[in-house]
Amino acid sequence: MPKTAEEISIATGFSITTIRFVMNGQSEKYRISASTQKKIQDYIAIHGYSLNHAARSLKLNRSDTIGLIVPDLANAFFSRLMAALESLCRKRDLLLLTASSHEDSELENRAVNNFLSRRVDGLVIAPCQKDTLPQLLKSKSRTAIVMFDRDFSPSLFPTVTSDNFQGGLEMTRKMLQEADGSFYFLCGHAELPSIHDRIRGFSAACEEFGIRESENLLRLEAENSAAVGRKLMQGLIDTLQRPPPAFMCSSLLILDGALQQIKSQTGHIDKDILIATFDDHTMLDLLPNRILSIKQNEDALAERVFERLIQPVSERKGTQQCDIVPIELICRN
Amino acid sequence: MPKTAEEISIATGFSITTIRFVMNGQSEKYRISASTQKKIQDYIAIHGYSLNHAARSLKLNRSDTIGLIVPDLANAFFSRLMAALESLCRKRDLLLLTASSHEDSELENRAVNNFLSRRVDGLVIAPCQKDTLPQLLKSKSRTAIVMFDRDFSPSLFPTVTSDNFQGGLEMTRKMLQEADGSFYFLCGHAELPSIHDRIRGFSAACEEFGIRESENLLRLEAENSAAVGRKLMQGLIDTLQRPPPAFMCSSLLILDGALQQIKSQTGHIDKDILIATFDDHTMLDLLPNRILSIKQNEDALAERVFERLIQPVSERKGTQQCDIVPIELICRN
DNA sequence: CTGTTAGCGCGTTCAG
DNA sequence: CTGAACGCGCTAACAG
Repeated sequence: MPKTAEEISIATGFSITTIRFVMNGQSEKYRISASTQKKIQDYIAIHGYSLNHAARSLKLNRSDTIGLIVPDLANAFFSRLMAALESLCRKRDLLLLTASSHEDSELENRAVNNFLSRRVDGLVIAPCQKDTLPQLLKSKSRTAIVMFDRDFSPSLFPTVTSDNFQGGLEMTRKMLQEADGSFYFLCGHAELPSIHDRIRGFSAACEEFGIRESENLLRLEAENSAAVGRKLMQGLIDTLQRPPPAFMCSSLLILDGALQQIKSQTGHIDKDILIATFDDHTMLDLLPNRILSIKQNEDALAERVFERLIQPVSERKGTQQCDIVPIELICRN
Repeated sequence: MPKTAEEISIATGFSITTIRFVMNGQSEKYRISASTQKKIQDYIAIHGYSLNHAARSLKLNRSDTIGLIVPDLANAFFSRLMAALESLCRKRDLLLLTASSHEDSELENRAVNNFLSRRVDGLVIAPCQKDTLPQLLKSKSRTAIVMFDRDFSPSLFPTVTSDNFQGGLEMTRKMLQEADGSFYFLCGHAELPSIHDRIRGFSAACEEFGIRESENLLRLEAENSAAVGRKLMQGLIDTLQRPPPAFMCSSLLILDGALQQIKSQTGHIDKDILIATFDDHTMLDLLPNRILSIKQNEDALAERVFERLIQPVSERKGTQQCDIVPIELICRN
């Protein structure tokens, strides 16, 4: 397969310029005869041609790529978002570059530099830090930058997030309507803006119902993991001397750990326990319990992110810097 | 932030050549004095420098990227594999490019061409076709190519897959030991090599136990989806006039659909139903039922894939072309 | 229709 | 230490 226009030129006998005009669809403009057009196109159709994107990038100062940095590529929420974003990119002939920060500032910075070095046309980040990043991004590049999922203030960049506050509010209200007695909120990685907003919604709902949240709200600062979920539930069971009749979790990982803990300490999961969790998963269908969950709309998030990316520079400052995407409360059983 | 060596040259007063020698660690070789080295390095430390990767690529004919094409980026198996592969790439300063084929040959071909055009150093594909691809890849490029997950024969390229046969064999054996009466295998996308191998394992185990598989094995050619799972289970319930006491699924999606169907037709999922499925998910913890599952080792798969990628061309032909990675049978409750 | 020219930024070599 | 030069392959403008 020829890899340069010159090779085709030599093989077909036409000049490099003519080859280029035909390849770049400028045949009309330069009045290339139909017969030579056909000869050249036939040659390419048979032998193929692989344009060298690096050379094109260098010349045009444009890479036709979008960079995406998320904490964990294997996380279902992020991978769904990535898939949605990739589809949008493909429609515009952009390629998506991905990197995982593993919640590590150092890795995140390296990924940012790498992407900047590759002159991505846009950069999408679910940041794991609030400090280092802004410094780094002062490098006034042409690159459009959008943050998502986590709105570390002050937001120097356009940001797209789910309506975590509304999620917390609605789910907690529903919970309070349905729970017989007290209920509990198991919370991991509480310092995260997204989690913080969920907690705010929770608090607001508690206030509406005249409940003192301090008795119910449990937090754990450290991280978002099943281990944390187990630990939180263990503490709860120790206090109550039995599993809670109703509880909420800040994420699926926490829920997973919490349920594992109930199972391992009591041997089973009582089907009368009322469960609520942020993030949704089809596998929640499998549980017999009443389950409330908050589903984020990854497609809508990706669309908003993409709109911001391709938004002309001139419009950047005038409009709202933060997009809030609606969530959906799902009730099972 | 300076973006060219020339800018640094102008700012520091040293020649471009000197700047380059220092940046590329050839100070010793060309005996650059320690003081100028320090001045230049300090300047870069303060102001930064963003190397233009396109120019480098063009010059070195190397992109420092690996391309990954999978049917669905949002699928948990593929996203875990992607995450593992990304980690391996980062260790070698390679960037992972990703694309989703959505099980569409046309999209797959486009993605391949796109990656070839970007001169990826390696290309990893979970192919959705057996025909078009080999033709396309005859373009004898320098790019290392590895297939994974699906071994469409004849395998023209090194391939890495899980031991699906063994998985089918072990899980079916266990099932036959534990199932009281008959059991059923709900199977989607049966023409896929991976699924085919699972079925072969299933058949082999049936034979060991002297069971005529035709009575048990159910297939549906079309696709792998929850809808197919529902449909298959509906057919089964219609036949038996009740949910099966034991069944196996070819994937989590099929299982999800099957369980949804049981729930919608009978109102609940009997905890005495013995369930088996390919692919594992922590959420299976949540079910009270006895569950067998086959867990693929994404990390090991990624490592094997990566080894093949960086394997010197000279060794390509001599060694085994197909790596089979062990699976793990997991039993819950 | 064709040929020429310039330049994108980097890596490298060669002659000072 | 420095300056000059080349070439990677492509785009784009200009002169025939």
